[in-house]
Amino acid sequence: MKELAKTYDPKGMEDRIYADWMEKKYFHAEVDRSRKPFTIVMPPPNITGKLHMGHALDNTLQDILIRYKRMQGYNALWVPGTDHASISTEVKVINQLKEEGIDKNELGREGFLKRTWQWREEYGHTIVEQLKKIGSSCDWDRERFTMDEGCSKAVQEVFLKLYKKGYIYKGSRIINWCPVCKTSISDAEVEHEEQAGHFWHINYPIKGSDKFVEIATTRPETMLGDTALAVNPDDERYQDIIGKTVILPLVGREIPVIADAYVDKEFGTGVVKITPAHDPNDFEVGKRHNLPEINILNDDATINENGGKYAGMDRYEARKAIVKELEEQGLLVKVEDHVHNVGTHDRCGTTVEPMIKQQWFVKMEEMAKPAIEAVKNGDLTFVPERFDKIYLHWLENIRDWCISRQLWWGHRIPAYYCDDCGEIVVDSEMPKVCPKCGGTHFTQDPDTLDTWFSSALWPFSTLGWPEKTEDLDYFYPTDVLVTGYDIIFFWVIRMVFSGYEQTGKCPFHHVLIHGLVRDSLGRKMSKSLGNGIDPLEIIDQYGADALRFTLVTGNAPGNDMRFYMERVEASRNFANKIWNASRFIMMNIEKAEVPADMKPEELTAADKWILSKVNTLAQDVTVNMDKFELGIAVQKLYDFIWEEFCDWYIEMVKPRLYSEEDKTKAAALWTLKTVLVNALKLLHPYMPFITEEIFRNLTGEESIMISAWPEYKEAWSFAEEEGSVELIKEAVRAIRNTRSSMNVPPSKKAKVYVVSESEQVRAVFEGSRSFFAALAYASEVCVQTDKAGIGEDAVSALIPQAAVYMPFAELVDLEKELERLKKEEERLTKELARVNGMLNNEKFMSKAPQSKIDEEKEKLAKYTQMMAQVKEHLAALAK
RNA sequence: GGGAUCUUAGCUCAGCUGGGAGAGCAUCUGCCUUACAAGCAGAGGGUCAUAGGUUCGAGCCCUAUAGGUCCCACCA
Repeated sequence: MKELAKTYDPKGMEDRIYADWMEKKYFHAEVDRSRKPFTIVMPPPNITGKLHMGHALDNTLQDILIRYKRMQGYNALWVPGTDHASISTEVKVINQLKEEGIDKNELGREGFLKRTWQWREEYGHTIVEQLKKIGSSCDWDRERFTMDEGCSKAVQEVFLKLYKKGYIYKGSRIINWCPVCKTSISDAEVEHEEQAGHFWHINYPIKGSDKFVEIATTRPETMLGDTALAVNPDDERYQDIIGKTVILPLVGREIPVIADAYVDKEFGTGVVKITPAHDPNDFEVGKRHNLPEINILNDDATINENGGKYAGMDRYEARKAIVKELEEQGLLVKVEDHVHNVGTHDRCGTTVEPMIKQQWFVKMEEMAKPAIEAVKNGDLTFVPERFDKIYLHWLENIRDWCISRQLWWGHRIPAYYCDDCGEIVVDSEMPKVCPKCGGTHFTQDPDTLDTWFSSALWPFSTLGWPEKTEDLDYFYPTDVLVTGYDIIFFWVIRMVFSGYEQTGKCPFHHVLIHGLVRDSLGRKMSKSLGNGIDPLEIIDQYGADALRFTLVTGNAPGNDMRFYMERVEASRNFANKIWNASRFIMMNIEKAEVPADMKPEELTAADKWILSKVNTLAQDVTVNMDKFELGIAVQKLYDFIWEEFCDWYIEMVKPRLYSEEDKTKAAALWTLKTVLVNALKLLHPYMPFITEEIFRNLTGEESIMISAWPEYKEAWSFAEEEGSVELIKEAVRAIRNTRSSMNVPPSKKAKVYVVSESEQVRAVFEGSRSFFAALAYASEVCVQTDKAGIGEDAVSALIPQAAVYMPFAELVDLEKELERLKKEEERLTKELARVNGMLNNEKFMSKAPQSKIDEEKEKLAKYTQMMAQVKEHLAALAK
């Protein structure tokens, strides 16, 4: 056995241990039919990413689960990897090129892609290395990338299959367009934010009349694309204008007034300008009424040639110019302040412009069905459950998924157009001959797929799909998916329906959802606020164990948490506590022989007590972890290790260790070691490094991470000893309390009398005399049946089943003692009233479970006995 | 507009199937007791947002109200 360093210092130690784990291939898993698999796939971080607290939390949770299951004997596999993050990466590389004065188009598609692969080689592994720093025990031999060969093959396979099935189609639809990124984006990528804007009321002249129709709009520039006005068919105010023609101001186009139920009579003026090309609702209205669609915008959101003299202006410039001109023409009725929802691109914050474009879509209706069913029939569960509703609501209202992106970095759409006739051929490679016209020249669709298209396949593409691999057969479906609630729509849902569609199975059984890590003020950590805390700095300063512990403590699934230094310090202090306790134990073990095994009869009550405690702890922690209640489990570990083990048990055994002749010393050493080892194992998933370091030095065994998870043992259940030690603890607490209230310093020892008529109680105190004396600062402990030899001025300490006295007359403040006893009497009176109230309640007696009734009866006996003591003491004082 | 969630000690949060309110930090009082001052021993501090209801019993279940946060939604 090696000695531990004098102070806990995670620096160096953690890297050393991690390197050793890697070398020994502990994280690696292979198909092994003799064991049950347990699989997690890591949400692949973006190659553009730097480790932030969200990653740290997400990976800590996964690592806890995987280490736990591994110790339980499962063949645990955690598949890591990274995501190509099409748009983020493309923007990064474009910016890099910009610094060199190069435009992406100059480079051309191939040149750009070459450059991006280089970028990926250079920077794409940063995050992977950072994940190792927090102790992630994933199988790095299986690291994948969404654009590696296998994943790309899976993407192509899925595209072809869905196309053939008619689930992927190309169509001209109104989509969300980002004028800055110059690409279409899906509905999920649009963030709605409330913005203060205006409501412009504009008069449209009615043709052949001197009358006007007043409309209200928040985007006056879109009037350039108006092709109708609409009113509600039931609106009495406007019956006379339905079917009439109005002249579109500034443009002069004649457009009809139509009736459509979409129009809300109560809102605005009750008349809506219809711009089918730039508003999703208007698009629908336009379809219903066969209205022309006039696109007025270029891809960068400047006005195009359809905007006449406004062509070339930016959309907001045009808005100003149009409003000004309307005002000059007297057509602007009024301008109201108006708060409305504006769609923005979640990546760059640019206001999204709805536009009609040819894009590729995934038809969702059919594929959503099994995904909905999965949650309804319990094949898929969310932790916590409330996310069921969010998931179902999204799926039940799902719209077709726009998957084409006008980007270069990503999986290129495997669609080819015949140069001669334009026929679309979807195939794994460029076709030779056009099936329609026999043409031989083709051009591939320039678009790439939404990044999430490939990550949707992640749980099975990483295991070899579409090949029928052993891995896939054995490790799939995976067990748990751990992720934040912010990507349920983007990712979780898409994995579920993709899993069902491609593999016929739900890709995982449970989804453990966690919240956001916020700053100490509860704000989201963000680059712009500069309030992000770097996990690597925390690791450097306090260690990965402390960081991990902080991230799981005091948090329930799905809830956000606040991160602040005081909490990290508390975690580090806990690590330090374990370190020192272990050091103490090892120091003592060194000096003596520790038996390999112990018979129960060789153990003292204290030994049995702590053994029994760690035994139930193992049971409790296991139950909590199986329910994903990691925060609760870790709290129990903390309480047990710090309070029960360190503050009580270690203090209890000290007299035995320090005594030369104590015959139970070996038992104490054995118990110390056994309990510590079990506690370390239970804690290992949470704090892998410190537990490993201590475990190896303490036991000389190879590694804690491949040791067996502690299980509840009937042989370690000692109810009686638990009871007696708890009684002594109560006595110790009572004595300390009494001493403290009278300001007696610990150095002032006092004789302690324990008086009880119960032989059993006396035996308990006799049996634990050595540590009872030490913990109660007693110079001597006298256990007796009556008050013989105890002076009237002795101070009492109150416990059930016995009376405790300490004679230190010169220190006693009678007033204080009286006050203390009065307070105690008051408390007991209340307790007795409560217990009696329950026990005298017929309904309680008839309806409450017997165990509860018995419990209350016991309490009644206990309080009655204590009350008698108080009365006696008070009577004595009165003299 | 719909939905979710929160409101518990000065602060940040736990509280698992309803059965006498917990932790960390902060505060106060003693202690350098041979593992640990990153520590030890004690103490104070809560009408569990409000109002009803169900129940023998409610922080927990139900209803309503107030305030906060978040998500979804096409009101121009």
